[in-house]
Amino acid sequence: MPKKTAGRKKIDIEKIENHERLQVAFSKRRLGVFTKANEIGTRCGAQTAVVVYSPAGKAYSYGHPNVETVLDRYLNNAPAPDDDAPTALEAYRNVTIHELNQQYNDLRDQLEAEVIRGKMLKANKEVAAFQAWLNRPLESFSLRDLEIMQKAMQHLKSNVNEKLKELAGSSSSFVVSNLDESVDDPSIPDIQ
Amino acid sequence: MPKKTAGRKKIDIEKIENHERLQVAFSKRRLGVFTKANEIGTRCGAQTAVVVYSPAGKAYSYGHPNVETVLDRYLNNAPAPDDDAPTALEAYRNVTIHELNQQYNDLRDQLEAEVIRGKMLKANKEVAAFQAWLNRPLESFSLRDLEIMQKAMQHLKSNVNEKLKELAGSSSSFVVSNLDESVDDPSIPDIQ
DNA sequence: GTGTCTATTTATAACAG
DNA sequence: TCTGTTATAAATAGACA
Repeated sequence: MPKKTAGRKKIDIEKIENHERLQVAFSKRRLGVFTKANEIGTRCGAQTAVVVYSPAGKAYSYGHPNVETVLDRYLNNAPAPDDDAPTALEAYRNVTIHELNQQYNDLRDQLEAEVIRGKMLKANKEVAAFQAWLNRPLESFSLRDLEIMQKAMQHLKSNVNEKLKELAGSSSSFVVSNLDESVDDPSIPDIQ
Repeated sequence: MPKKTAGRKKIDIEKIENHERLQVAFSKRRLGVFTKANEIGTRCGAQTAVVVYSPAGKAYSYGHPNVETVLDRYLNNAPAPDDDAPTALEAYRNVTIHELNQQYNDLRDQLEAEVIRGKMLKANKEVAAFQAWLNRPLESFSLRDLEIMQKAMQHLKSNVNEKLKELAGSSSSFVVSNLDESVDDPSIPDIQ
């Protein structure tokens, strides 16, 4: 019996140039992705959101239980995907506004010391630049946000402390007392 | 020759109850979905964004070319294909990542210019540290992160300004030129 | 949590209508 | 453009490491 079709062929995952083929492949694979998203959703109880743009620019989306719920969750919390999210969030559950304020105050004091010593003289422009950049409205906080803030603050603090340590030779009184020796890696876990 | 394994079995797409099995299945299928998203991306030139939450609440995401770009496009431009408008995300409609990106780039350029001119002197280390932190690929920031950083630094700003104001009497050169007179309430919204 | 090994089920490239 | 067929490439359930 003669073969009716050539059947599936092995392909490399590279851009399809032929427009017709691409259209067909896109349509089928779009369903394929959505199917997979649905399966991991129902089978594993996972929330999923998938957004796909066709080359023509048309948007398709699928979500379990629905796109908006998942994206809202993602955008509001935005935990790093490959991070140890549950534990990381757990760790920051007790980070209060007061702790942040404390860190902030420490930082401010350090900056004050710098200013008093006239070391901020040339930095005014940069600070102004930051001010301009930062001078925008904001809404609310999430746990993750606090985490990031805290890390940023810690990094700032560590650098300032470093700076102060250098200066310690002339006047040790400037070194911050509660200096945290084991400052975290300032880098934030990458997304994806 | 005896069969080494039972091989794949047909399954119904329904919730896995056994925790261990679920964990394994989730891990595998997660990669499967991402692979499919990648394939339709490269092969069909389609932009894709996938967000998956594990049952434990851990977030994983994949995007082609990257998650933020696609989600931004989706949230800002495209209404949901089948569903009604994502009212829950209404708030994000007016914030584009491009805006933040622009600001980020402007800031970075300014800081770089300063460095090149040798104007970043000793006392400017804090700013440099922050610059380093900021001067990472934008993908590693979430939209939310940028917003938050901005808020965080507003507190810094206000206090630095305060400090500079105090010093203004003795030496006006310390006062930042574009000092914002109406500094925001520095209190941070409470968590929980 | 990941990696490996199979047997098997699924997904899909090339066609065809 | 969309849908269906078929031969074959890929994904993966289950068991184990």
